[in-house]
Amino acid sequence: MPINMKSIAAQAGVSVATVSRALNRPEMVHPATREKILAIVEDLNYAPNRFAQGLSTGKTKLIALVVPTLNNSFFGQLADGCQSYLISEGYNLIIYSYEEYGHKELGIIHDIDQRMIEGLILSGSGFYLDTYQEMLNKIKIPVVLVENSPETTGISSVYIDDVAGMTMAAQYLINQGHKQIGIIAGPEKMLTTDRRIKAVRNVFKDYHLNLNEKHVIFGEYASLESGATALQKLMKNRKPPTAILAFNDILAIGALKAAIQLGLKIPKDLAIIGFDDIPMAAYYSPALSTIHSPSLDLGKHAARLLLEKLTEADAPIKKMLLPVELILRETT
Amino acid sequence: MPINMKSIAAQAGVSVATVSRALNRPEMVHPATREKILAIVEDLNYAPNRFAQGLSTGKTKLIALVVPTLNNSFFGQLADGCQSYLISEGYNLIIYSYEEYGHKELGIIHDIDQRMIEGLILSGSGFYLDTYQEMLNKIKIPVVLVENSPETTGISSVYIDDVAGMTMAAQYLINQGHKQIGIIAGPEKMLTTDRRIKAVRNVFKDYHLNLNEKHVIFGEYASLESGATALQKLMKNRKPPTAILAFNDILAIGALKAAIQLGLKIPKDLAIIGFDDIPMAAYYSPALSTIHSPSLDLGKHAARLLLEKLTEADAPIKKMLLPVELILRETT
DNA sequence: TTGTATGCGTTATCAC
DNA sequence: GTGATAACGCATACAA
Repeated sequence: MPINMKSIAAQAGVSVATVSRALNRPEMVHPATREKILAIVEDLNYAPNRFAQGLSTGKTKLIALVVPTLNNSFFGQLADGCQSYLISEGYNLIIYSYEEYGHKELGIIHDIDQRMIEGLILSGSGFYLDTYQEMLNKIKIPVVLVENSPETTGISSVYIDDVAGMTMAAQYLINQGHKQIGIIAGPEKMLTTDRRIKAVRNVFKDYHLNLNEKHVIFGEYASLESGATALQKLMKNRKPPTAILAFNDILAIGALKAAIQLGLKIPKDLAIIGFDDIPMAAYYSPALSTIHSPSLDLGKHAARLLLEKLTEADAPIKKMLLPVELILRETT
Repeated sequence: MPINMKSIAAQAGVSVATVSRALNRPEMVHPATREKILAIVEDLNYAPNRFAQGLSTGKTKLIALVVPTLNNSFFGQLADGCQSYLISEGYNLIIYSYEEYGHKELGIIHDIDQRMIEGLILSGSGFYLDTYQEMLNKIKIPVVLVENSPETTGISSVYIDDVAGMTMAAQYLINQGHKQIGIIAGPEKMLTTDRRIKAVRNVFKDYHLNLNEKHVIFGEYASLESGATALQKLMKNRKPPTAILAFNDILAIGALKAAIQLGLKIPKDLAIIGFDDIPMAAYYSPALSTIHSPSLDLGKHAARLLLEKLTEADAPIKKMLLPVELILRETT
């Protein structure tokens, strides 16, 4: 016998409607019958079928998180953060890692419709500048952006203050006397890459310094190897950099490894600063100086903002800027 | 106007049943009408509502993956592997990381019922020996175990040959002349921990060596710090180990860092072998010797086995043992 | 080949 | 307070 409302109702000697009310609007049903129903529910460990609920109410309590890959602690933590908040609120999370999805971001939108997903957390700045707005336009459900384009109007977003972070890092290196600073950035057309590189350029301008364009290499955020090859390329310059600003810790560690292999003394010959402060950063040897960004919190706040928009009709658009710290360890 | 079967049917001048058939059993509908319907479907970019489909057919095309945490590349890759296979087959994945779920494994089961999840991939050996079987008993849907208890009967499982891996690693160290070998294991009651430690004991027995019980420390798989503290504890022994066998790369890297901080020369003073071969292992400095386990494949195979059980009525129970390699880098 | 009718498990709108 | 009943969007057995 299936364990559904009908069977509960039968056992309690009431109608399904009453069972439904006992669960959703307890105050509308007589205490005595309510107790009786809830006892049976408890006893049979019954829980309403979410699909039927979804069909009936239009609310599925499903949230999607879009990340580039889970093979990076930063996004892993972000996902864990979203998860823990959403679960506590009775929601479930579907994670799309679009690198495994074959970069078919639009396929994800299709899925969202089919699954009646209620809200979307877009992370990873993996959406490129030119297709980005087009994609957002096709989405009809509430969206929260994480670490993405805060300039986008009409959309709540949570992001870390990477402009402040990059600024601090660049200023620090310059104040340490570095004149040739290599930049290992993410992919060229990505939003965060764009924003961070502008921050660096501004610092250079403030200090009346020139950013050597040959010192800017675009890599892949998820690839240690791309950090390593970037460093090798940088060191081949006629005037090789004496310090590296990497746009995330993966790139930084890749570069660090390559630098060590080249026999460079860290930080004497070459200083390196990363970004994110993944757990491994503190445990690398030498420990990586980096910008700490609170990825777990990032996830929790993103989830919270999204649920606010879902449940409060007139929830305002919010832009949350999470503070960042420059952590100086052994590579500076 | 909602875009559903009814509206498609109206536009095509047919009944909803015909639309449904055109989508699911194309051969049953007249080519002409089929073309007409599919054209409209294409045009409106229509896709059937999965909830309604689920309610009607009982098939939701939802699979759940249970991991301890995503804050570990091993599980991140595993998840990505599952994801990519499932997506290609039209399924979606819900990931439960139970450390964020407050270790309420049974709560997950509840969810599985509510969401009508069709199949379950259990990973991470996070389920402890004593509650494990009890949990499995409560699950009524097909389950595939990943890196878990292959002894469990009646359940397909994919696991890496960690017994072979640990054996190779232990033999290698002994053959190198190490007599005092420290073990940094996972939590004591976990299944993989148990299995791996037995493998090590067997090697010691084969070589007529004694495993000093003071040289066995139980740590946390997800914690770099626990690897570091384990090492510190080990080195305080009257006869400190000259080699370390760590049960995953996180623990190994934590230990490595602590060893370097103690001023030990690697591998002269202390050799270290990890397990998993996460991307960072090759990029650590010194590069970590470890057992390579194909985590992405692990995910794909797990997903494949699960779908086999879901779609083929008499799919046999399979136990897949993925081969493992000992990769000797700079810490041995 | 196509249409009608029923059911899937809920919620919500009515009456009672 | 409670019980029928329609509706949600789709699949399918049965009729035509």
